[in-house]
Amino acid sequence: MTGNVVIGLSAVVMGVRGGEIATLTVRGDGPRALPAGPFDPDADRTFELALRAFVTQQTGFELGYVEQLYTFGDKGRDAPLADLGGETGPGAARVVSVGYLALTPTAGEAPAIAADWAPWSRFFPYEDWRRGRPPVIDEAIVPALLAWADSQPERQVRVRLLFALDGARWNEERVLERYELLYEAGLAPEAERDRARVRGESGEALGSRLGEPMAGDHRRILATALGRLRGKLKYRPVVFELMPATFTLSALQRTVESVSGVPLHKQNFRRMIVRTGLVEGLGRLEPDTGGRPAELFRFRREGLVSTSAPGLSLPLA
Amino acid sequence: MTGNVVIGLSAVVMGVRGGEIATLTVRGDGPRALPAGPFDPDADRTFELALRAFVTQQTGFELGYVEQLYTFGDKGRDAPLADLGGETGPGAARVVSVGYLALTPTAGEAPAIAADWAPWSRFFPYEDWRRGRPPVIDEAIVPALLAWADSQPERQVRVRLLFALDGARWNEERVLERYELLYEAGLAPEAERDRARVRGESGEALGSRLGEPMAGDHRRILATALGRLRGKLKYRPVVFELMPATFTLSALQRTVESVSGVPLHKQNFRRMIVRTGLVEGLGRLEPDTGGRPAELFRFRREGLVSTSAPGLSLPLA
DNA sequence: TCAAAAGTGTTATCCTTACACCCATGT
DNA sequence: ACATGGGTGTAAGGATAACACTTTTGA
Repeated sequence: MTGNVVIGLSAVVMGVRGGEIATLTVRGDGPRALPAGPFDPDADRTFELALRAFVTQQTGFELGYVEQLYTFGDKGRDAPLADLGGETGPGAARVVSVGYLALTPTAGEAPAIAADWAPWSRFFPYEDWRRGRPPVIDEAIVPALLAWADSQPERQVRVRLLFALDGARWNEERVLERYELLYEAGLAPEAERDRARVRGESGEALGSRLGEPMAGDHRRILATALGRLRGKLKYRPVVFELMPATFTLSALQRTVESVSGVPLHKQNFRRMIVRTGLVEGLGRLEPDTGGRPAELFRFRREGLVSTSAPGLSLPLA
Repeated sequence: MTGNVVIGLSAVVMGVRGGEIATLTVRGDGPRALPAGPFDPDADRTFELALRAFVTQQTGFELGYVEQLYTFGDKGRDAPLADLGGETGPGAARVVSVGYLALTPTAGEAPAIAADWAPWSRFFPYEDWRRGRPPVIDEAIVPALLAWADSQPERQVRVRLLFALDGARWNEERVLERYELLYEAGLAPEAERDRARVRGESGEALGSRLGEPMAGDHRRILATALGRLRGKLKYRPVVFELMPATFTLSALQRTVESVSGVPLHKQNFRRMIVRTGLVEGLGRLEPDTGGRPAELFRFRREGLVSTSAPGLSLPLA
């Protein structure tokens, strides 16, 4: 007879709060966690319905756009429901976690019940290149990773590629690979916890500068979500799921920049947006800009049926 | 106490056989099935390891490139292991299926054990646009779907968009959405089976022209795989996972066409390939072309580290 | 000699990128 | 007046798509 399996559902709920993209987290005794809950095979008809129900229950939020991310089943990577499923010893239920990405345009407004919004940069500070290459990369991450790589060429190549050394371009989509590299190298506090032994120096000392840890494998799920969203931006008009009904083009640009973590070229961004026809000017103006009032736009949802519904390109500054 | 969950793993193994892309299927009493097996929470450390093991065991094949596709958990959609997990009545284990995509360059050569290769066009004949718009679409699919859509605008829009009516462009990536539309409309034999009741006329009569059904939800997983692969071609150099060590540019083009199901422009395809630098001419010639001998090329795996590893565009003929 | 497939050249067009500049408001 | 952010024009370079054309083999 085979052992038992428990399926845990976790949601990365993203929304804009004060111009910054943030993710919904719940706070307990330990580190922050994503909204998560068990899947009940008797009661729940689909994963997505179960997810929507418990996110609303835990955080007071109604989800809009929802997309499945990945199913994590590795033994030894602390699963998000480990605390719900009992002890992690032999004979305990195996926890498989299905991660979801959800987008909501209402982030700023409604107050969450037992949750609050945390910008993703808290968990991945090195992923924010909007004001140039983050110093922490060359001051802390790269030296530690190269020490770990020792003189193994395969490891060195990964470090150079993922952290844009020697002229390699920063690829903002590879969030998960970077996190996994840090995890493998023991630079994520989660790695030590999962191995249930202390590594000492580097991990603990650097911990905070490399991003706040999360419960279970939640930071891994968050990395998956951020990478997926950064990629999807470029070929599907998903940004608009994060925007209010009307918005200025600058607000749209700030949202895209906040998600992708790179600075964009203002003029070309505008041109690109209007050329796609995804957006419609309303003639009305938004006065509180600090300068000249900006025109308000809305997303042309209908327009998508006729076109091939493309995404956005990222015209780098 | 909650009910039990069983996790089933299914693999869509794709390879080129005689110039056509095909998928590995196993034959039993009923309809064809994908290689599939249960996940043992006690013995299996990761999904991927378990998958590689039982695919080799069932089909004699070693997998190369492997990627997780999606996890299906809907109640009522016949799960692939329903026959392994006992009856589908109340109290039976809930089956959740995790689908994987695997690519192999050795499709043509090694003989499979209890499996054989089937071109995907058997299961999705309307997805092959290489010789123009398939007649079955306008002769059978569209009339049946519009009848089903009745006069519901939302359904009509889906039909028109997905099957390229009224000037909408055929989007070859949306394989899953098209299959799901046919399923919803009762035009896939699987839909009747899942409802355990007979629909009569349309479904049965059209069945074969709209593609051979598969066991469980395997055709859904295959549709997911084909759509994912068609999309991935455009932004990652995955075609080369399907090619032998050396190949001609025509063979490469035929493979891309076979996967994406659309005809490509020969001259521009060649130019695009060489421009990316993904490929290196060997100076040697392949004589058996039927015409002028063609130069042999190889994939520059090394080249990927320096570049941003792009995919291919699809220059339509 | 002809069919079949490989391979080259050229051009119009579109998109991207970059640069320079003007406009409308608040202080 | 001037700082701040909104918004427009234009031109170079590269990629795409479409065209016509030459080359090398086997039958």
